[in-house]
Amino acid sequence: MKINIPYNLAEQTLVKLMRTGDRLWRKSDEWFAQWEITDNHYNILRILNGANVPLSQKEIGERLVSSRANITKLIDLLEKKHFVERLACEDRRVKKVALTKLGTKFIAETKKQVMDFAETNMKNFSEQDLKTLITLLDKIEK
Amino acid sequence: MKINIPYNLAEQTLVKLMRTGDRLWRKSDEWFAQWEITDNHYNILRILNGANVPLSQKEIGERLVSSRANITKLIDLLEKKHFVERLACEDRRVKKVALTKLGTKFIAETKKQVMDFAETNMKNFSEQDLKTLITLLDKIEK
DNA sequence: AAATAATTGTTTCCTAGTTGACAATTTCTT
DNA sequence: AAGAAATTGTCAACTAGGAAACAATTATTT
Repeated sequence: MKINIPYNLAEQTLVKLMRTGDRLWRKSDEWFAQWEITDNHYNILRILNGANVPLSQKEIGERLVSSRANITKLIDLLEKKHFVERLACEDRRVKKVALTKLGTKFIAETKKQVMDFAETNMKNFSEQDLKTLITLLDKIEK
Repeated sequence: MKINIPYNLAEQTLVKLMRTGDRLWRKSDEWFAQWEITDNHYNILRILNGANVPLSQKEIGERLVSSRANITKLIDLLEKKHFVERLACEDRRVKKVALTKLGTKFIAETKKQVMDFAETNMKNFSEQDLKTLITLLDKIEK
């Protein structure tokens, strides 16, 4: 019979964290499919709504941690759904992306559902638990 | 000036968790590329090593949370690298996957590096922090 | 001012993963 | 025992995302 030295606690934690994140991404994407968008599309709308001002695709990419190439694709879809529009800029390399009326309305109408979705997933957490989790996540090496 | 009602704490935590997980997957995959495998390939080897006995692709899939189709592909590569072999079974629908000598050697030789990688990522964590994080992750709704 | 660098978004090609149909086999029904 | 249903792995077609080359533009150097 073979004996395996177990991986250290740091490794076990890391694996668990990655798996949990993966599971949440799947669940989240599945859920956003009801509006025929992915979690990432929604996050762009959220970012634009939070900023309250049009942002360039570069700026969006920085906040989303996604490649420039992929931002182009994500915005293509959002534009096709008339949730955002690309604005010509003074710097003609740049295209600022703005929420349309429809996009703003969409965010306003779905916000509660999004929060409920989160509440459901985190329903076993006290407020202190949530704060602790955030603090711990911040400790992970960038 | 528009006012945006902020998302609730649960939502903020969920987003942070997903982003952190995503970042770690990327970092991990990048790191495993030194052996021309992905994190998921390594996880299969780890699972087989931990089980100490050949597992069917179905069983591996359950522990990895990956589709059957993808397990086939992952194992194709591991077999090409001679890290595992597919064994014929009594139930002839099933193929059990076994670590080869080379695969076992690979795990043994890289285990320390894998743990070091984890230690580095979690270097700001006390042992208590790690345990707390695991406890919190377990609270998330499956 | 002209030439060179850097920046921004897009396009093309590639990879990892999913879903759904399929073949082979085994299990369940009757 | 025969037929229907379920299981296991594979294949084909598709999707989301990344990397690198590219075009257009702007900034920097000389």
